[in-house]
Amino acid sequence: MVRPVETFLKYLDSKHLKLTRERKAVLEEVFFHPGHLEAEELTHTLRSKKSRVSRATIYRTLELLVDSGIVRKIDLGHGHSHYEHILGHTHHDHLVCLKCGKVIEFTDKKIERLQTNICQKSRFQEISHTVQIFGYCKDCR
Amino acid sequence: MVRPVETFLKYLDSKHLKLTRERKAVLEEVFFHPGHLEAEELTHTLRSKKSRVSRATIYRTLELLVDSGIVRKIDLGHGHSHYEHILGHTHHDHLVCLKCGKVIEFTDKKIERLQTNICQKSRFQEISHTVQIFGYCKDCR
DNA sequence: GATATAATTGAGACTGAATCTCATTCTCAA
DNA sequence: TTGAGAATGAGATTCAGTCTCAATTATATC
Repeated sequence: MVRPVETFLKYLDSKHLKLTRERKAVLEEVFFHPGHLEAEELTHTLRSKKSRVSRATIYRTLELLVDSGIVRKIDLGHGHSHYEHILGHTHHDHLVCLKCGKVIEFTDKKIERLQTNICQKSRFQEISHTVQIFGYCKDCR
Repeated sequence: MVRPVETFLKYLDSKHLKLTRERKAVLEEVFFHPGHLEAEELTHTLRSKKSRVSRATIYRTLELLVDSGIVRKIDLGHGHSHYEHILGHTHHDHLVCLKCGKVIEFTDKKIERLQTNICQKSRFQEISHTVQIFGYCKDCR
């Protein structure tokens, strides 16, 4: 059982930061949103609900969530960032359809292992990686 | 022997476009620049040489170069695009140092093959892919 | 509960990359 | 040489994301 709020609280405490109404609203929205969301989308969703949170705070909170390992910032080739929650999810990468925009997740342990090998060869300390494959999904090809 | 100008000309012809002084200047600069360059950098380099080309034209030309397969647009996590010439180069991906910004290229046929498998499984038609590994290089770790 | 202090927020200004507009200039085929 | 379409450049515009700063809020302590 994963507890995003607890995880976030622990992170905030370690940095002497506070869990505010706004941060909690962002966290909940991100965590219960399936898939990949955009910051701008988030401002609208939250506004339509009871809790409006300013754009500045949304960006600031997303950064905290990324930092705390709850959320991952990804680039799907749209010229702006997307975010997905990763706490309790296994690592995956993406197939991105250039026509309909659909995003298919995949996991491949072998690729991960080969990447680790490559880093070792260059004495490179991996922090994160992204594998994006762009093309056309089975419905759009 | 690779002939970028010829390749570009062929592409332009096929689209009923013209090889102008400005387009040629951009192509040459990109092609003879080693590694990964930024659009803004390009405006400065070209200005300092004899041939000044407007920002608009530089962006427009880079798009044509990408389209014609001479150049690849890549995201090195800097919040803006980089470009590298790929004509006559074997495909590669990148290790990006988060501290010094160094970019190390690598090629791995096995990873490529595994990616092809993944696409087949989802009946996904691959057009391009990017693999970026972020971390610290041997001098910065 | 009151208070102090440091953290937090929001509005809106700002930045920087990239795109768009449109009047002017250029290219090239006829 | 000329005309039509293509191309260019200056500057306006867009858009994501960041910054500023005055006003507000959370939490620890009294």
